[in-house]
This record gives sequence, structure tokens and C-alpha cells, in this order.
Amino acid sequence: MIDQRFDPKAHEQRIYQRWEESGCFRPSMDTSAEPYAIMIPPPNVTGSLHMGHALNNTVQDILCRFERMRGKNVRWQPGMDHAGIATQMVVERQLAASGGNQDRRSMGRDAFIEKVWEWKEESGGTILNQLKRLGASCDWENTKFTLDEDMNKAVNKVFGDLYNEGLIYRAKRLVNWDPHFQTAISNLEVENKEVDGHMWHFKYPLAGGETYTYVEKDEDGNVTLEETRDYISIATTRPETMLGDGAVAVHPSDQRYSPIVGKLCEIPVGPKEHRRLIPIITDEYPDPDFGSGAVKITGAHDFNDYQVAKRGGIPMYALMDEKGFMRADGEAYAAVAAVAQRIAEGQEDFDEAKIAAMNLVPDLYRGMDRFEARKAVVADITAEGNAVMIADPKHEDEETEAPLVPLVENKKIMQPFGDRSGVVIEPMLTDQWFVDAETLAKPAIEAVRSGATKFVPENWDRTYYNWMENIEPWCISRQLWWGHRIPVWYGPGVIDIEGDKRLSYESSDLVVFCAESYDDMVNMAVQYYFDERGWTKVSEGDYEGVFTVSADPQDTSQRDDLTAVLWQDEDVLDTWFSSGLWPFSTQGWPEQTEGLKTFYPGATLVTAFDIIFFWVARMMMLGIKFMDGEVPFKDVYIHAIVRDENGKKMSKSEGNVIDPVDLIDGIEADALVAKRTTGLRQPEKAPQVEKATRKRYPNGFDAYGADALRFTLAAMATKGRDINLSVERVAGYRNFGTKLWNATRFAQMNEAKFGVSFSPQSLELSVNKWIASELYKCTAAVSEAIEDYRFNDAASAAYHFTWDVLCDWYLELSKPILNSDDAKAKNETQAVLGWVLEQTFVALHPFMPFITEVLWEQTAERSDFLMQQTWPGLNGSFDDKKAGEELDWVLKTISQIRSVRSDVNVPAGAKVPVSLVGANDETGRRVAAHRDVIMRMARLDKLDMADAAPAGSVKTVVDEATVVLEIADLIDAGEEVARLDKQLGKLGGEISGLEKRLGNEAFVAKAPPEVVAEQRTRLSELQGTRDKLSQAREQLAAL
RNA sequence: GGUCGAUUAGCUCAGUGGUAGAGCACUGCAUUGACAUUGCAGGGGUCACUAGUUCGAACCUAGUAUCGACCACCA
Repeated sequence: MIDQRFDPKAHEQRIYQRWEESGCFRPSMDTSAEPYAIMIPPPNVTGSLHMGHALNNTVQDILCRFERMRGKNVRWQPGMDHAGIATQMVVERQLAASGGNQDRRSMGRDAFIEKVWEWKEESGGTILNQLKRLGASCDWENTKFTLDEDMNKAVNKVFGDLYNEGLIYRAKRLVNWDPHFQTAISNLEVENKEVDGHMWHFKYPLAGGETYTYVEKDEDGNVTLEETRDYISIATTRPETMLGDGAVAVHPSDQRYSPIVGKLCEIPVGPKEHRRLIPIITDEYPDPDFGSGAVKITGAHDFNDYQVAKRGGIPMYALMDEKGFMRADGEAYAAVAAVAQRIAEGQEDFDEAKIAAMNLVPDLYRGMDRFEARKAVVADITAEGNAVMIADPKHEDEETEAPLVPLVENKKIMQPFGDRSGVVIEPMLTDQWFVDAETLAKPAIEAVRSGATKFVPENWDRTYYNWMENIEPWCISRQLWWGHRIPVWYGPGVIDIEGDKRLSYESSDLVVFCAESYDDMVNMAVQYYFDERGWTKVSEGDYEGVFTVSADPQDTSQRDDLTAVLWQDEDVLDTWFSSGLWPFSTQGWPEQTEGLKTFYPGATLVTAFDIIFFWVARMMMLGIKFMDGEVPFKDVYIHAIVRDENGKKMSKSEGNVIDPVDLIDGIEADALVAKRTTGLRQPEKAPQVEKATRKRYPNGFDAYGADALRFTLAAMATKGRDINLSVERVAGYRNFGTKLWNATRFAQMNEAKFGVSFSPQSLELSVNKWIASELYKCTAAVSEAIEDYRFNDAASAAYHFTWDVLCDWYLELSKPILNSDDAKAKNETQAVLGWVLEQTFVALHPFMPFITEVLWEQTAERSDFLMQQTWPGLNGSFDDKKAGEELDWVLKTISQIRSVRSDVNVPAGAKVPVSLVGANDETGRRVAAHRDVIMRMARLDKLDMADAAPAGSVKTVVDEATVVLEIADLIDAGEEVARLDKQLGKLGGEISGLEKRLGNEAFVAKAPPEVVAEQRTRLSELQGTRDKLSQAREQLAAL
């Protein structure tokens, strides 16, 4: 006999270990079986399980367990992502916290990376163990890490192939720069947030004190303002970037400024004697209706300005260093400004390198933080009188003339933040590596259009198209150390000097070797530096003597010399570059392995929408590119975001984060509070969080177990809607597990037969035929729903069958048989009971793997696991309609009698005599067959057929028969009349609705015949019921 | 500005043109019978609003209102 209750803690980890040790999670590699692969979205090595992971992996596990039971060859590919920035951040923080004065830079690259690997071995990957707690049936023996050597091979090959095709290139571009991590990041890693900002208005005086007539007109062309100006007004939210302005732009159609287009104006900041002049140009970009209509162009610090500057050949002056401080390098300002002015006046040519070297930050601002510099610039301009002034709005109502104040608008502005660092992102002009995403996107778009890959729910394809069709070059280089190092080496180029090959010292002559491995690179370099004339000669300078004369390219000392002049690119690749290869790199690519052939393409990718761009799009592009045009997965199931029970995003500072493991293991209130209040970004919120937590969860959480959590997530996983997770719901599904457990105890007490072979074909009792039919209906519904990714429907079909059909009805119906002396009936029912429960375990197993496996294990001597059983219905089904109708009648009869009893307040313990009036032969037969059970469940002491009802009895109608409760003495005739009137009223409403509809000729003519027939049938049934009830009412009323 | 979505019972949500549903909460009854982590019975809805299409609309169309998400943005 099983325990009184199921204790998840006592079994979950034990069961999991047994599965794992028995190899249950490994693919069968049965060649006759259909392959089925799911690639886990590799969690960050720094990660720990949150509700989103719990949902994501529950869904994947349901799919995998279900398909395994359906006989497929399943690989659920697990692994982790090395998560470049996140991991480097964690380890750097740890270094800082450990007190020593070592940081990444003082340690050096190799030592630091070693440290990160150490950290990974010790503390990384807790999330994988948490996934095991959830029951995830991943193929752990094939666990991959995106930074492993085999992954690196794939990365280098992909990089090299794309490079050789020109789809990867290096370029100087304006990129998003994270001043905290001092690396470029992709635009996806930038989070735009609305913050309070200011817009300042400044006057840029015209060069040489020139003036012009500034005219403003209204829509009708009437002049509203006309004045002489010696300046152009510019609005900016970032005054510190004025130092790098290259021009002022106005719209070509803007009449206000046409007199001064082509002239120079002065940037009103910096030492007066060295003010820079910049040209006033036209460009389509400025909006004449916004601000003053004139825009300062700072190509090196703004993405829009960058485009304008590129179009107009405007120099882009970089102002900041990699930490976001105003540059302090280069020549003194005075000298640089003079050059800049000659450039602005067109007197001096410039090139990129020259511009890059020019530091146009005036000496007094050099080395300042960019935000300090902003304040200083504003103060200086205002002090000098170049701020645009307005009448102080505070004095608007006063009669005296209002004093003038600088025009500073308080404004909500969108500001870019690094999603990891949280600091303001600075657009910076730097050399970076890019992927030509536009080219790769084309077939990836087509693959979705053609249906080779489908999004579920399908409307996500709009999001995908939208992004893919407007895709920007993907910046893949990161100035970090933790990651795949870019497989590119540089060396001095070879030039011909007077017939001799010599190494060049010009950076423009650098030679680039992109190779899949170090050895390959050396071979390439040898080929480059060595030919029939021998090794390249070195004439002078740094490389002198590097290549000694030798005729043998294989001469190892020569090769060592060679590598001394080559250096590898310092950067690493964006983490998502390696994740983008996940579907094939994990299967051994570029080797043509069995795994690759079997499990590419995968079946379904399960993910949340927030990484469609980061990950799904990249896998599509790279998968199609490197796997001969084959998409990496057929379906992309986009699941919901998990929120708290009130629909709020779970966040630490709200204190509403629910840790999945806490729901599985349970947690005391104090521990829960402690967990929620430590490590808050805003520690001042701690008391508030504590109060809310104690109020909401005064007793912490029970240990609900993994099954309850999983079932909750599945039941709430509807298509296209966020999940608001409530702990009450989890408790409800824990109760569901208990229900199943107790049903099994009941079966054991009644000697149900578990673990024997069984076929429903030979059943005789209609109640057993009925439950067998219901079981197959349930499992078919579950299958259909899972295939269609309707996890909520699947869960509720299984829930409803188990609780409402099996426990509430079948177990009750079986009791009289199990307690009877009819050995044959009893035997059959014992067999059915065991079998139905076992099949129910199977049907619930994808959702609740632990409790069902424990029940399987403890109900019979087993040689195999539940998770290895075959899904019901796969080898034949069973459906007995006649038994179904019969049992429907039994259930209906019992329910109606119970309902009437309750309505007329018959005490629950009292037994009542019942007779059926007007019953046909079939009903008579049914009564005979089910008399015991009806009497027991409806608490009757008599159930007979009769010709007429005794006066004053209580009646209800089931089909053709009137059910008569002979309890005249227990009830009040007046109340009974009222009860019947109420029912008649309800019936009358429904009947008149139907009559009206059927009376409508258009309905009868146009509606489908089966609908019309159905409504006619229903009408006549209702009418029959009404007639019998009103007859009963008349009898009573006549008394 | 673009895209997508939501609005149904007190709460959280299912419901793809034909009788409005579930869980929780609520009300009444029932405790040595597998299970109180329970059972039985019940109350509770203008399906946001307006107009249309249709024999018939929670569902389709158009619009309105409110809320939300994502993307892109005016210096």
C-alpha cells in the first residue's frame, strides 16, 4: 500500500536519478523511429532558474516526454551559454569583492580567462541542476557549452566561410558603446528608456558678425516674426557634443535660413580666441517644424547625425574615450582647432585617420566625465550670453516686465542604456567586425514565408518579418576577453621595393589572415611570406632580422619567427554568434555526425518572444546558410512571459519574484523575506518589499513539488497571452496530485490489478466500457492539444478526466461492484480500475512526471519506467457509444435526484424512495442494471417503476421519464410549487427562444439542416420536460 | 510614428458563427468509509462601447474608449 500522502521531497530527486542512471533521457537512435529534436535555449552559465525558464523548460519537457511515449527517437539537447558580458561581469565583481587589488587588466588576458574558467567549474551552471529539479528529461550526456573546443571549431569555420564570402567584414562605423564594459554592443543589447531630460537652446553666432533677416510665417504665409539676427538658434539635449559639431544642417526648403546656407557659424563654446567655425548646410534630415529647424551635426556621437555627416562629407570628431570621458589625448586644443577651422573653410583636406587623431575637446574640459562636461558647457555658454533667452514664465502674470531666463525645456527623452551595465550608451566611431545580416536575412525571411518554419502563434511572423526586413549590419566584435576570439590575425603587408619583397610599416598595408585554427593561419602566412624567391626580406625597423634567409618553408624556427610578427585580433565575438550555431554545432558540425544527420532540423524551438531577434533570427540565418538551405527547426513556439498574480512583471525591486525552486521545495516566511530583500538594487525599498511579502505570504510557500508547478504552468500556457502566476493555483494542482494519489490508494485497497496486460475489447459491464471509452477520448484530446501546442487544453482535458470523470464518477460507480459477491463483475472491475489508472498515469506523465512515476513504481513489480510506456491509443483504441449513452443517463439521473434533494432540503443522510413514471423499456433495463449504484449515490431506499405518481411527491424529469421522489411528508406543497415554477420559468424562456428561431423562415431556409434539426430536437425535448413538470405542478396545486 | 495584443463571473483566465465556461473566491449541506489538500448542491455575466455583415455575433468587419507589449523616434 502506498503512503497516506505523496511527499515530493521523498521521491523527486530519487526518481530523477533512477531515470538518468537508466539512460531514459538518451535518444533511442532507433533507425525505424521518427527523430524528434528540441534544442534547449542554452541558459547563461551565470543564470539561475526563474519562472520564465520554468515555463520554457516545462513546455519542452512535455513535448519530449510525450513524443518519447509516442515512440520517437528524442533528443532534447541541453547546454549552456558562456554569456560573454554577463559572465565577465560576475567574475570581475568577484575579483573586486575579494579585496585584492587585482583586476582584469592587471591580471592579463590569459590569467583572467583562466579565472573565469575556474569560476565556471565551481559556480557556473547551477541552473542545469535546477532544471533537473523541474524534471527536465534532457540528454545530459550530450551537454554542450558554447565556449567548448568543439563549439569553437564550428564558430571559426562559420566565421572564416562568411569572411571569405565577404559576408563578414571589418569597418569603422558608429556603434553602440558601453562605457562601463568598454565594449561595443549590438543594437539589440541597448534598451531605450524614457527619462527626464532637458533641451537647451543656444545661439551659434554667424562668422564675422554677419547678419540676416530672419522671417517666420504662419500657415497662411502671413509674417509673424521678422527680425535681424546675427546667429542661428540650435536646440540640443546633449550640449557636450557641441564640441564635436561638424556643421549645422537645415532643411533645403526652409526659407528662414536660406540667406545663410553655405555660410559659417561659430560653435559658442571653448576658448574665445580659438572658436571653431562650421558650415551651415542643407540636408533632408532636419524637420523644419521641430525646434528651430536647425540641427547641429555631430557625426561621431549621434546615429542620425552620422548619416547626415556621411552624406555631406562632414568630418566626424570623436570627443570621448572608451570610458565615456572627454578625450585627454592628442595635441593641445588651440592647434587642433585651427586645423579644424581650415577644414571647415575648405582650405585643408582631411581623411579618416587625420580626423580620428584630432581631439577637439578644449583643454579645460579634457578628462571630464561626459555628464560633468555637459553641465560645464551649459554654464559656460549661458554665462557668455549665448543661451536663447525667454521671459521667465514664473513672472508671466505680473505686470512688470518679466526678467529673461535661458530657454531650457524639460522634456522626456529616450535615452539608450546598456542592458547589462545600465549605463548610458555612447555612440562611438570605432573599428568593428560586422555580419552582412541583410544578405543572410533574405533566405531566412523566405523560409518563414514558404512555411518551412512556422511561428506558433503565427502572428509572431509579423514581428519577425518586420525586424528581418529592416535588419542592420550585425556588430559581432566585443572588446571583451571571455568569448570566442575572432579568428583573424594581422601581419605587415609585403611590398615590392626595387624587386625585393619587403615588409611594409604602413597600417594601410596590413595583411589579414582569417583561419579556422592557429595552424591553418601559420600555413596561410607561410604561403604569403614565402614564395619561389624565398622569405620576404626585411629592410629596416622593427621587423629587421625577423626572417632569416631560408629556402624551407617548413623550417620550424622560421615559422616561429613568422608568428612573432603576427598578432591576433584582440576582440571576441558576440555571444549570440555562437548561440546562433547551436542547432548544428551541438550535433558535431562541421563533422557529418550521426547526430547531425538525425537531429537537424529540429522539431520545435520553444522560446519567449524577447529573444526572437537575438537568437531565433540568427539561428535561422546561420542554419540556412550552413546547412544547405535547411531551416534549423520546423516550428517556433513562442510562449508567454510569466508575471506575478496581478500581471506585474516579476522584479527584484517589486519583491514579487517567485523562485520556482521555492515552490517546489517550500520556504518559510522569514527565509522568503530575507531572499527578497537582500541584494536589491534600491535597498531603501526593502521595508516595503518585506511588508508586502509578509502580507501576501504570511506562511511562506508549502512544498508543492515540481509536478504542481509544472501542471500550473502548462494549464496557463495559452497561446498569445501572458501568464499571471498565482500560488493559489499551484496549490490547486498540488491538490490534484493528491487526488490522483488517493484514487490509487483506493484502487489498491480494493485489489485493483496493476501491471497486468489488459485489453478493453472483452469488457462486459457497461460502466467499464464507458470508462474505457472516456479514457481514450481523454488521451486523444490530450494528444491533439499537445500537437497543436494548446498545453492548457491538454492539461485541462487530463485534469477533467482524472478528477471529474474517474474520481467523482467511476470510482463511486465501481464501489457497489467491488463490494458485491459477483466475482465476475468484481474481477473485471478490478482489472479495469488498475488499467485505467495506469493509463491515466501515462496521460499525465508529460505534465506530472514525478508523482506518476512513483505511482507506477509502487503499484506493481515493474521492470521498466512509466516514462518508457507507450502512449494510449497508439496501439488501438476503444469507443462504445451505447455504453456511453447508458452511463450518461445514469449520471444524469443521479445528478438530478441529488439536485432536487438539495433544492427541497432533504437531509443529506435521509434515504428516499423513488419511482419512475412513464419510463420506456430501455430505461427499465438501465434501472435494472444500475439500480444499486443509483440508489447508493442518490441515497435512495427504493427505486422502482410505477404507473402513476403518488400525490404530493416531488418530481423531476429525465428524458421521457418522470422521476418521482416520494417524500410528500418532508416537504411543503407551496414551496414545491414555487420550485417547479422557477424551473418552468427557465424552461419557458429557453423554449420561446427556440420557437422564435425555428419560426423564422430565414433561419429554417438558410441555416445548415443539421443545425435546424438539432434545434428542433432540443425544442421537443424541452417541451416534453415542460409538459411533465407542469403536469406535476397542476397536481400539486390542486391539492 | 509603426507593429502586435487585451477588454468575458468578485479575482485570474479559457472559449475560431449555433444552449456563455473553468479554477479560485462566495453560499448551503455533509465529517471514523481513497481523499477536508474532500464530497454534494448552488448563486453569480449588458462577453468594453457603437455601427455593420449574417437566419444567427463573445467570435467576422469598421470605428470608439481604456490598458499593455515590442520596435523606431525630433536635434
